[in-house]
Amino acid sequence: MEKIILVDGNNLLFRSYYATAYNGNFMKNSKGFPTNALFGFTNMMNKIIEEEKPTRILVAFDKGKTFRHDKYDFYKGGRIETPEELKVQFPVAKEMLEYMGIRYYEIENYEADDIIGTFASYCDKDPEFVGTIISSDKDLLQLLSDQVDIKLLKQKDYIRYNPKTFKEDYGIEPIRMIDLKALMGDASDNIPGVKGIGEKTALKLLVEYGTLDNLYAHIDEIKGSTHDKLVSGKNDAYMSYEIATIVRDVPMEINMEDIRYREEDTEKLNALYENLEFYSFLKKREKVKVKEDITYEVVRDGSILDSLEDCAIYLETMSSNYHHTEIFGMGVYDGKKAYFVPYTALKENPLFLLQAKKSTYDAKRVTVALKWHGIYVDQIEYDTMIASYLLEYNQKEDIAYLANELGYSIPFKEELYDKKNGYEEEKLESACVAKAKFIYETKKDLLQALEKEELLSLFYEIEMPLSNVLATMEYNGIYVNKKTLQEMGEEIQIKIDLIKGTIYNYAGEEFNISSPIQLGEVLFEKLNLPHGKKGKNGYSTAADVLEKLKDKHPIIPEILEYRMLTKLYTTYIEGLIDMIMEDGKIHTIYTQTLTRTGRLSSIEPNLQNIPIRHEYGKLIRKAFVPSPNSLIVSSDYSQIELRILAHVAHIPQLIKAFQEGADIHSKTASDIFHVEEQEVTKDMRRVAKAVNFGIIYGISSYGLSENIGVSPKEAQAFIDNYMGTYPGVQKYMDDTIASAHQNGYVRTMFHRKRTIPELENKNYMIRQGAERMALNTPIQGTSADIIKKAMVDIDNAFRKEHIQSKMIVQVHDELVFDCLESEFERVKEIVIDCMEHVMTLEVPLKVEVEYGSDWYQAK
DNA sequence: AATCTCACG
DNA sequence: ACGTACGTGAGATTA
Repeated sequence: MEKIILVDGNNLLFRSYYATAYNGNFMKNSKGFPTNALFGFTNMMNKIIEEEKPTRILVAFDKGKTFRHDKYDFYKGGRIETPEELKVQFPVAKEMLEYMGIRYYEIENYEADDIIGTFASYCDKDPEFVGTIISSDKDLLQLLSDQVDIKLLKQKDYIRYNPKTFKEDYGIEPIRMIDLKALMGDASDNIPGVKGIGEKTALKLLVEYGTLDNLYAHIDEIKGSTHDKLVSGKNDAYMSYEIATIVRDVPMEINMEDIRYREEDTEKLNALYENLEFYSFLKKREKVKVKEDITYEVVRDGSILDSLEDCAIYLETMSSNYHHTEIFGMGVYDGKKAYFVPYTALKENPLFLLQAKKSTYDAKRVTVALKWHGIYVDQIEYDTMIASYLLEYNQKEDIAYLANELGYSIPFKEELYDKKNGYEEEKLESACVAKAKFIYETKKDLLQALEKEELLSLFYEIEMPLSNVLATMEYNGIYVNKKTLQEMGEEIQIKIDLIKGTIYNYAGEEFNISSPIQLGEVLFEKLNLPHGKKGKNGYSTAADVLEKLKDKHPIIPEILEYRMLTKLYTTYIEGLIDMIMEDGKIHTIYTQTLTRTGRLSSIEPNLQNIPIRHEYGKLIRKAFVPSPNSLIVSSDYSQIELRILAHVAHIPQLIKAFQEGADIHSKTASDIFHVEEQEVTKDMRRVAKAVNFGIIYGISSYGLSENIGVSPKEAQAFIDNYMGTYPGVQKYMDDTIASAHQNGYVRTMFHRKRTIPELENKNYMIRQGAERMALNTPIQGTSADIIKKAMVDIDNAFRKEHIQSKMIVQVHDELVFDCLESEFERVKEIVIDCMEHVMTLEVPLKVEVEYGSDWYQAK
């Protein structure tokens, strides 16, 4: 038996186009030719070849009706032209297929679907062949047979359907997909269907009556509004049936022989990739890249650089964690001349380049890595990584991604470091220099782009100085008492062993409790507990599912306990102990250029998710201790996100409540339940709190209902009530969404920008998600801006007053200090003052300070 | 390498 | 009718 692959080419190109296109702002090569659809397409084709290893493969395209507008350009507001930027990518895709050794085909007056349908029927007729169709179009499911299956592409991955799995999911035969479409229609395919009939109803009818014909033959048996809809929609239904039916006998001049997978023409393919600037595909092909030869001087004595005034530097570190890394050396470029400074030369002149203004890529890495080696840098005034982050460039840790996107041919990490042979010194040196040159040469353009986007002050006044503040925080680190953790670990071990026994006992067998699959089998098959929704790989055993089963079987609470304890042990006992360095401290790394909202993240280890919500886990914090004669001081913003909401949406009641220092959740409860504040019950407050959170997240009734355990209907009533009480919130949300749709992005109060391409996604669910992002980002992002600025201000104030206490941790709305006892009063004043007066809003910003002999006491 | 689960704001 | 809260990181299991 031979496997053939049938690819829906139009479908692939369209979906990769719309996945990445927004605002006319998408991937192009340096000549301005759009390449975004081709990029996804190339990726997908490579993946298909790799995963399926086909011997025969065909990519089908539409023709005649190729750009039938009604088929693809269906938007909620009406239809738009197929974008020119997409059209021009089609011929290139075909050219690429040719070089890849893959046959493509199109024929007048037929769609890609029909060509695929015809080849599928070849498979059905010839036991020699089995086919796999690749598309995201559910319409093609009608072609399923014993010989033909489908990889139905989803947003991230795919589902594989064969007739059996299809029937399990839909309850009907694959061929009835046509009848289904005839009834329910398909907006994206412009199939009307019967008005008022959706998937649920359509499926129910088909399960009962089998086919469309039979359904109408028994139309009298159907009662109610469904009956009326079916009767008045009969014409539409049969017309839809026609449209939905895929042709299976297209008169084609190609056959199975013509679609054999041939060898690729690597040379031509590479030339094309070069042209498109798809360097990541190129590199996989061991092709020598055209390399710019850079001449540079190897510096043995750092003092020759003392005359430089303005230069770019690139530091090559050997490990990704820069708290313990070897340093290879530094590339330097000042616009005229390039240098390479090997580690030994850096080490001999620890004060080199002191007076020059410097540009970097990842300033924090440079500063901290060098500091561990006793080498000092400052005066870094511009950083490419931060600039490109604010400008939302696709960027990774490896500068090569950004460089290649901006038209610089710079080798990727994988090209420089070979797993087997290590690296070649010379190559690495010249790459360092090339990177420095790239930093230097793109500075002007990126700054200009920042200015155009009104991001310059965010860049210069917040992110750049913050990078330096974070560098110091990371380098300072926090003391963690290993013994405290070890003792707690032993206690947890004992508890775990005990609980394990209990669980095995209830289960009647020993199994791996940490394996969701095995646990699912025990709970839902052996013990027959009511199973919730099943995911792709069986039943969910997540805590919220188990929580609902708590009273059904005594094994459940034990499993929850087990989960909690093993989490504590593996992540927070073992995990943290491993991260304690020789100085007795933990040194995290704050990722400054990762989150889409502007928050920081913390890695290796993550100090932003140390337990606090459960009393037992919170004990971990006892291990986090201050220096001698010092205290742990923690200051956190109270309700900062709700305050921001009250400000930006101008909600008089909320502003007043915050000014009066009220308990905001109780106030909300009193407002939405229409009772006096003294009469607010615990439960009312709990609901109000959930609603408040929901508002910040971009509320949906379903989400709220899941959270507080009521029906979506009741949740909707709470929301309606809330919006009625604070009409300004509704208006704010409407306005934000409208402007997000219009611009394609949202901004924070400090102008930080987040583009949300999903706002234009054809999938309703994804669009809804995008709108929630649009609602949440200005709030979460402004809060991030505020604390970042506060950190910079505190750092300046500490410097000015020669405070020795140190800022050591940031947890989104909280700052933690290692504070000398003698400085406590002053530190407290400075911190509160800086944090509360970062900016003036219509509501006061409130900060609460706590302190103690460890992080547990300070909370 | 992807998925599930769970820790935090 | 759809299938959901926003933003993260890490460890264990499984494919």
